[in-house]
Amino acid sequence: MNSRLVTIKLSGDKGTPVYQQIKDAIRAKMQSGEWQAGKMIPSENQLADSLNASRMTINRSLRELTAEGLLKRVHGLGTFVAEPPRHAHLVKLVSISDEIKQQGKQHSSQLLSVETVISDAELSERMQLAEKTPVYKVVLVHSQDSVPIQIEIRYVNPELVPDFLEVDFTETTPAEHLIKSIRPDELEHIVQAIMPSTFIAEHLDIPATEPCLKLRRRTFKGQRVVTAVDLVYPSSRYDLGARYAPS
Amino acid sequence: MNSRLVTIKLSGDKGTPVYQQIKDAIRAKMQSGEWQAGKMIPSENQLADSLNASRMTINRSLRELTAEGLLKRVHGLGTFVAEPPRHAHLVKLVSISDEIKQQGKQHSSQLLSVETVISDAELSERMQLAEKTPVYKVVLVHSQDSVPIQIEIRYVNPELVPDFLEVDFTETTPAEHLIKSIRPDELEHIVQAIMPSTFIAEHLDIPATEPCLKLRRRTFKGQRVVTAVDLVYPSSRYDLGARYAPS
DNA sequence: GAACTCAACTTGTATATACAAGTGATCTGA
DNA sequence: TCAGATCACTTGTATATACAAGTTGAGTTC
Repeated sequence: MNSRLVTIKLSGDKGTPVYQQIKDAIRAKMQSGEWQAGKMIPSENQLADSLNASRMTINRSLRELTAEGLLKRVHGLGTFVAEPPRHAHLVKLVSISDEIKQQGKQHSSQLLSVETVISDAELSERMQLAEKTPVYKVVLVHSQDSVPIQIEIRYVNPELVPDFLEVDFTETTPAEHLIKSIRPDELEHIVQAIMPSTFIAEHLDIPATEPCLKLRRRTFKGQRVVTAVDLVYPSSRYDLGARYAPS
Repeated sequence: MNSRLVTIKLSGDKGTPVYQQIKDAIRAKMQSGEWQAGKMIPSENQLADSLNASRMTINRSLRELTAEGLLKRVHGLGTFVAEPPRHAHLVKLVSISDEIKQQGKQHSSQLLSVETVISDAELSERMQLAEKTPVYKVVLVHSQDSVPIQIEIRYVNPELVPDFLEVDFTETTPAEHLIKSIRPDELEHIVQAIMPSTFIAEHLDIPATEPCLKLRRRTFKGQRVVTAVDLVYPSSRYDLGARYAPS
């Protein structure tokens, strides 16, 4: 009788559904590292017993987490923590911190610089601004469980986001702030394969011989460019991906 | 008494779950244009009655279709057909020959190999097939005005496309044939930056030091993989891009 | 007419129950 | 020893039932 109790605690939050609390609790287990990839988690019946929920409710939680790619279920065998599939959504407008947290990992970012630059010809073209006008620029490194995973080089239109430099980027990421404050209505991106510059290789902690993905993105409000950003990923650590129905 | 019967027909296919048949039937309604975007669809109770299924089963179908973005539900009001998201390019299922011709260039392709391979563990996983089953494989080089621009390494599910090897690939590309013969309803892709293998570098006529984009794509019909393909582009000659409205 | 109540719908969640079917270990018999 | 049956587990699906909660429109009252 090895029926050690399952040590899961629900938030008990009135107002959030039970199946959601269960999902959150399981995500937390994975995030904390207590449930590593490959581990078999308690069965539906065990969870139902120890959480005082019906098996159908447990089933819904596990089924949804499986659809989200966090769990893997084998008929007749059990439920296991999935290998994290390391890809980012190409299509959705999500901030990298959300994406990392979704996978049960820890996100952190380091602000490398904040400044106002005067646009040259190329940047003016890209931002659709007159030449030699001021543009805000920030550079950050994003890490997943302390491993650098993305460099963000972002330019922001000061006319549309005048308060941008006052944001505390230790609290929120630039992308989060921009999505929240300006609701962009159009999005453009281009993907390229590049060799990293020494600056990038250094901050991503990769050899200069390792290819990187560069996601060059612009978001628009009306016809005007809100922000233009280069997101550089080391290919060994992250892919970009998407799944959807074709038109 | 405006209780016109709901004219939905299930496949009745023993072996596929009822909730899945219902999802397929609803997708078909939308695909045929009978249920346009914005239309309110029958309520759970109406569907349950006319399909002889329990409301919980209907609920599961509708909930999953909502998660997939095909439906929109409003508490207390009803269920509606969602607006189709418009995305482009990276997102659309277009064959490279169309894309090249679109730009007013000349497309040509060279067939490097056609064969039947026996799936190993990795390929089986990717194709969602049992291990050590036969899979069709073709390799081509696509050129734009005689400059090689893409290598296509494609695997095809023989169960779903048994006639694949009989197609004349000097006439049509594999992608064209697959889009036309099987109308896939789901698409997944992952973008990576890679260094080319010597095989790839040779056929793309690039130095082995030039990074490439690898677009790894799978298309689905129902829940089954129709085809899995790697498309490798030399970064100096081609970018991938898209522009659309965020959700 | 305006405000309020209420009934009739909708979706959202939670439960108990049932059976099918896959997996792996153990037992059984030749 | 080996092959097969059986059992104890697992997930997968389907159902009936129940109540909560949001929305709308019809009816009532002032």
